[in-house]
Order: sequence, then C-alpha cells, then structure tokens
Amino acid sequence: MKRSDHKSSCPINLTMEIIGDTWSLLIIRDMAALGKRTFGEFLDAEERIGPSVLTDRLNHLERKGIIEKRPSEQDKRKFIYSLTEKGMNLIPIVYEVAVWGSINQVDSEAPDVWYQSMKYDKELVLRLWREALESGSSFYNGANSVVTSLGLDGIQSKV
Amino acid sequence: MKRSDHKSSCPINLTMEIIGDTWSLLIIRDMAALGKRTFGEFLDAEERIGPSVLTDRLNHLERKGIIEKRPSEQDKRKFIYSLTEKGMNLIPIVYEVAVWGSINQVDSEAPDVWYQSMKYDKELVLRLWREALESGSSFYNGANSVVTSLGLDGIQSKV
DNA sequence: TTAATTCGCTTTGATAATCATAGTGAAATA
DNA sequence: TATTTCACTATGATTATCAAAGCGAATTAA
Repeated sequence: MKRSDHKSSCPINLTMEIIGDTWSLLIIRDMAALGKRTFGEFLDAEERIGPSVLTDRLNHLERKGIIEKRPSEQDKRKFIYSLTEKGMNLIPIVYEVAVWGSINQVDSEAPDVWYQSMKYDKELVLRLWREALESGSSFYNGANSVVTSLGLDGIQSKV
Repeated sequence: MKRSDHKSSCPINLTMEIIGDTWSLLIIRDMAALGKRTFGEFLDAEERIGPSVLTDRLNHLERKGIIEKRPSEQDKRKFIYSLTEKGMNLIPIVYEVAVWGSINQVDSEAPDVWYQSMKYDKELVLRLWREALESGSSFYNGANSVVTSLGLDGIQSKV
C-alpha cells in the first residue's frame, strides 16, 4: 500500500498514519520539549536515528503539514525546522504519551522537572507549553519554557 | 535491534516502542471504542489487518501487559481478549489521538456521537469511558457506554 | 452421523521499510 | 589554503509487512 492511500477515514487511523512509527513522535518531542531545530540536532538524539531515516521522516512530516523547513540565515548550509500550528496541536498527544510512560513503564527515566510538572493541572501545563512554543521556547529550554513558567528552574535536573 | 532492547529510557520512547506502529492503537481502539474481543472481530476491522500481523500485534500487546487473553467458555475455539489496567490507562492517548485527527485531518470521518462527545468536558468523557470499560462496556456499545451515559443514544450515527 | 462451515491461527513467498555505514558537495572555519 | 562541519545520499544487508492459502480443532447444518 502506498503511503498516499488511507486504510480508513477513522480519525485515529489517519493520525496513526502520520505519527504511528518509531521516530516521528521522537522528532516532535525533540522540537517541542528540547527546542531542537536542525538536522544535526535531531541526529544527535539519544535514540540514534540514522540520517536516511531522519531525512525520510522529516520529509514525511513536512508533507503532512506537521513541520516547516526554511533556510538558516546565519549558516547557509543549514535548514531550520519548526512545528506548524497543526504540529503544535500534537502537544496534548505527546503529553499523554509521556504521562503514560512515566506512570506505566517502571524503567522510564526523565528529568526531575518533568515529574514535578506532572503534579500541576494538566490544562495549565498544556497552555504553558503552547505559549512556550509560540514564543520560540520549548518545554525545557528558552526564556518562556514551561520549566521557567512553573518556577521549576532551581530543581536539579537528574538525567 | 531486537524488540526487547530499548533505544532509550525516555517515557515517550518507551511508550512508542509499544504503540508506535500502524496497528496497535487500532486494535486498542477496537477494544475500547467498539467493544471487540475476539480474533475474528479484530480481523473484520475496516482497515483490513492480515491474520499474521494481527497475531504478532496481539502477542506483542500481551507481552507488554496491555491486553490479556483467556479461553472463551461458550466456544472452545475462541479466545477473549481484554484490556488490562495498564491498557485502560492508554485511553487518554487514544482520546487525544482521536481529537487531533478529528480537528486536523479534513478527511476524517467518525460517528456523529463522537463529534457530539467532543463538546463535553474532556475529564468527564475520560471518566465515563473508564467506567464503561470497567463494567464491560465500551465507548459506543454496551449498557454503560459513554454514548449512553452522555444521553447521546438517540443521535443518528452517520458513520 | 456425516458434511460443511467457522474459528484462531501458521505458513509462504513477495514486497517494502529500516538499518548501519560510507560517502558527497557546499559552506564555514582555522 | 586546508580542514572541518553541515545536510543530506547511496548502498547493501537485515527485518518488517503484506496478501493469500492452508490447517486442525470445534461448531453447526443436513
């Protein structure tokens, strides 16, 4: 089956046809949580994605309208990838996936501030996360990060 | 890389190593939303999963503690699959995935009652869905379905 | 009681995705 | 000018996915 076809029009199926693979949500995580923006930064991920797979996944996400690509002005070799509105709308999914893993997978490990943030109201954290992204920050990094907004800056970040 | 290894301990990665494929979340959808419980019912899904892939995915989900399998008492050829506690905890993810697809994928189609339910408070719907599953119902079907609890029974279900 | 059907899978053999590794050419840096 | 960095491509091996056919046990129909 070609990727352009659809197995069904079920919204769950259509969504999983976009993010239902090993890497897509990890790339979105790197953008939304860590503020990564270039090919090399994604390549550096802990999970060790290969360059050909990364190229394929970035093209896929761009074609699906989840991310955008523009040339860097500082370094003409680079491109800057960023989340579109449609991509930012995936944050609630990323959040629930992270919460499920944190609670249901005993061997999961994340920065302490993540577990701290889980104690706050879900809608508050999602609103702050959205605001962080819209101002060029991410969950962990940047002037308007969720960590900063929640006043968790001082927490020791184990991992 | 063998499936038993982990690319990282990130909760998002660990979760996607379980549900990050084309079929797993569709099987969980069939259980949680439609109340499906047997191999043949899963095979009948709109998305046309093949029997060998279905076998593989069911074994995978069982090994990961998401579903359980027990012999049917009525028909000794059959097995009854059901969601574990850990599996029911995936409902918020399924819900957010369905919401994202409904809003961001123009060509998505779901029963009218699904769109009706999206107008209600998120936490209410998730609580009702959990209660439905715990009493043997599902989102759409059964005496304690979410549809029934929200009083949406009369709505025409244009699939 | 026998024959046909249903059920939960397996098997098979082809196609497609994924993988690690090694480049490549352009741009930046030393 | 030489080296390094950057975003990717190319390659060839391994693995996953696929549709289709087949199988034995259990159930149903004649």
